Amino acid sequence: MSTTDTRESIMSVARSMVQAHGYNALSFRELAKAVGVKSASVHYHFPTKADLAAALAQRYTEDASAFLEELLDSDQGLAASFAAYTAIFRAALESDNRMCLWGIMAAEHDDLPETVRIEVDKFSLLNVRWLTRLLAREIKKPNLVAIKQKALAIFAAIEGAQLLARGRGDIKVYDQIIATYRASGLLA
Amino acid sequence: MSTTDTRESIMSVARSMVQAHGYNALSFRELAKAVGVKSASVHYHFPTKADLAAALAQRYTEDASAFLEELLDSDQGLAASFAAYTAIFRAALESDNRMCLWGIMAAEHDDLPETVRIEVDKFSLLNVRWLTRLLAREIKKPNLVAIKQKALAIFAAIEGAQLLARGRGDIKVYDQIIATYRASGLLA
DNA sequence: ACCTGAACACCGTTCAAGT
DNA sequence: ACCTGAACACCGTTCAAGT
Repeated sequence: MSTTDTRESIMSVARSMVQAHGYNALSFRELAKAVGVKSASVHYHFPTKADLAAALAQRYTEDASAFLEELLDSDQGLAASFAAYTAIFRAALESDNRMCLWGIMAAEHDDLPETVRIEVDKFSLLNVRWLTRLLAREIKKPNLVAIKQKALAIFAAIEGAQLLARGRGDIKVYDQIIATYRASGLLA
Repeated sequence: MSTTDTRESIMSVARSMVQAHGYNALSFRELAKAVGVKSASVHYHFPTKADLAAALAQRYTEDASAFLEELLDSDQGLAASFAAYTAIFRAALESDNRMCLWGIMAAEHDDLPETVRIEVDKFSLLNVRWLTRLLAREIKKPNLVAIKQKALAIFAAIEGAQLLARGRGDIKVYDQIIATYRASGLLA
């Protein structure tokens, strides 16, 4: 197995573990066992747990950015765009009741090493910026302050929906909450 | 210092620590040091970390229940009741950027010992039930299914607002998001 | 270049021993 | 009844040693 493969295996398995259990609960020994190396080898590729987590968060934001950019380019209507957007967070729950990497690490926010916190924060900034662009596109004379606040509220509400649905272990709870947001006018 | 005092000290300090760092990050040794005993003494009062966390969650739900019951009895209007309700979650942020005990432990939900998870779940059930009663009171012929879904959405949205505001380390973010919920019709 | 065994100070937990 | 020191198997991390 080449270096790149091992490194990629570590990132892939670690990402899945963090989305299930968070940063604190991530164990280098368990991770190493799942990958098939010794924990000291993980340290060879990522000197500290902070280095690994920061790399995970950075990659996660990059992937999200690419996906969202394409979604905006496809130039669908607002309703279809919201549906595609909320489906991303639904997909995490479908994957063994996992969470968005941001959602689970946001709860640990004050414990995260600074390098990790910085990368995690970039994900929420990206999402709010993207939602702002999506909302602004629909309006002739957009009030950017009000739109940015709405974008912030939408992101917060969706993360909250994921948190609650995960706690209940029931993806229908997520769907119901999103539907209620739509009916109340938050997602519109 | 009597037994009760030590036990209460442990619970009080632990609650504060969990609201800041979550279940996984809670250390019996750190907790013991803050209380002024040895970690083995903490185990005398709470045999395992799960026992302590379950007791914390139970107490937290009891306290919330008493407060919410009084709020409902005071029979204020919907707007005032929502204001008082959202202020509870704001207060946690005011206290050194802490979180609602449910919010931070919900992120760790799948890692929690079962006895803890059961107590944590009771908190969300209590809140959704309370919000359902609040909403139903205002309507002559309430559609209970729709109202319960709205209650679920409100709780999720508020927890999400707290999560995001905490990440930003800015309580104004919480206020703005709540205001946006109100403007969109979710909190009404 | 990549991996590992052994050591370090931490952790929750247990238990015999103290008062 | 309440507390503690010492031990256990864990943890992230380091580092000299292997290929």
